[in-house]
Amino acid sequence: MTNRRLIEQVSMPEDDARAPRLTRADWLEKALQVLVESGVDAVRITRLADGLGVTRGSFYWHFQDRAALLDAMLEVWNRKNTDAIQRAAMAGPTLEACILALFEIWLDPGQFDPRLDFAVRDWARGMPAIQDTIRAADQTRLAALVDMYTRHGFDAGQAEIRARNFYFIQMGYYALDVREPMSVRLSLLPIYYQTYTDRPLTPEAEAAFRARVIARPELWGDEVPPPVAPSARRAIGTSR
Amino acid sequence: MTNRRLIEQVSMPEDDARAPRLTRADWLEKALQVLVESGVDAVRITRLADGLGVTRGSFYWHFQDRAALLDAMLEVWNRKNTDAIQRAAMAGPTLEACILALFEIWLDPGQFDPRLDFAVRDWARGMPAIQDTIRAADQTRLAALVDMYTRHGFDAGQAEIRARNFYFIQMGYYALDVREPMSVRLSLLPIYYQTYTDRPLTPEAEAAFRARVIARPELWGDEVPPPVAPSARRAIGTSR
DNA sequence: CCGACACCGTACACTTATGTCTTGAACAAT
DNA sequence: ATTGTTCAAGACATAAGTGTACGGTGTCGG
Repeated sequence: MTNRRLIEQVSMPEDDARAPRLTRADWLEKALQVLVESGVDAVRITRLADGLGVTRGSFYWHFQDRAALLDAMLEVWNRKNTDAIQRAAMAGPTLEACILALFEIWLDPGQFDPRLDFAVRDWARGMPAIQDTIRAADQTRLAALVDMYTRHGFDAGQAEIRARNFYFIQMGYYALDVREPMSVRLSLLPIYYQTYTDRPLTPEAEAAFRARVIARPELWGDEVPPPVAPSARRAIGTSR
Repeated sequence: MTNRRLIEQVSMPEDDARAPRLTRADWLEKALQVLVESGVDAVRITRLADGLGVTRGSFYWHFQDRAALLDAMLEVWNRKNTDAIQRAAMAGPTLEACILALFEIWLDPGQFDPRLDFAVRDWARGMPAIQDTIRAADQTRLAALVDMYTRHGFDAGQAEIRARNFYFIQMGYYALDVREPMSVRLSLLPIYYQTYTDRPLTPEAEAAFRARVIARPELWGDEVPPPVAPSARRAIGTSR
């Protein structure tokens, strides 16, 4: 879990003693896992305790009550996904670099976790306070994308429309919980690049992106990453 | 609730005696309402009974158990939203007519209910059986859109891409739970039409669409629909 | 007018959850 | 050795939910 550091940060890292003894971060991590897999209503202290192999007595030492756990969970979400988009939208000097950086976080649950995002959105159903938090996050994300387009020469109206398209399509993709293999997603890349920018993706940039993704086998799940072509290997990093 | 007829259909309409006595459809309707507002886990027999002003004894006369209620709810969803998309995608002889018909159901929760759609998707979290049902529905919907594009002259590849864009953007829009007033949504219409078809929306068709929507005040919520311009009034129905 | 049916209330047994309090074990520091 | 800190177990009270069994009451057709 690459969330670990962030979770510990939110957990106010009281000395980390990796041991049979649990930390606040252990509970939080487990809670987020259950949130993503089964929704908020499955985040029950009893169930978490069973999953962690302890009794509920432990929980109430680390947290005031269930509400405190939920607050901490929301804070982890709030600092993870939105930050990732903001970072990617400013990832390089060219529009190409930014768009590809966004593509990359969207392939990488370690940076942008769609399941967490939608678990939180569902959680917000009927809870106006959380809805406001989410709306603010969406505004921040869209603003980062609009800014990206304007920085690279699009007028205000175009930037707004393109940012919305970009963000909505990606969220729609996640909403459907589409499960395409990485190879398919990579092959669709130039098409999406074209629709988002009205410009073709240069073969060099595409090859560099491919190489970067291929170099990270953890993104491929069960798939076997293809070998990197020598020409592409030379191109690695050219788009940063 | 315009769901009423469909709900009764699914409920096997044993004589409807609109009365203090409840029918199976009453329970189902209430359950769907709670589902949309608060998620599946809030669909508790006790709470429904309180909301309906009866005791749980009534429920167990109409339904075998909670699982039977949940099955019926899923069936209502399965027959409502997907059907609406299929109908709209074949709504007219021209691409313009079809696209506008889709726009119309997307403004009308009575035909396509996004809150129900997302409540069901949320419900499916961690339940593979329901996930399969949803995936099948998404395939059906996308196939209807692909078919629409191919019928009107797009080649297979283009139709596939455009259908995905169209559907993903709309689902992303719903996923964010954007709440824009109807007037804003209507003003964005030509832009979306352009992105979906690469053709401009003719002013006549736009005026006709506007007029159709203005003629249905129930779609406007708190807003006051603007008056219909005489020129537009003449154009009503020209795009069917 | 009288069953029969349709619908609902009530009571019971069971399960799963929350949160509090008290006790206890492991370990470090003194 | 003793003590304090940190974590976890166990027992308890309370709440909310499920499903079943059974009994009561309107409202029909015959």
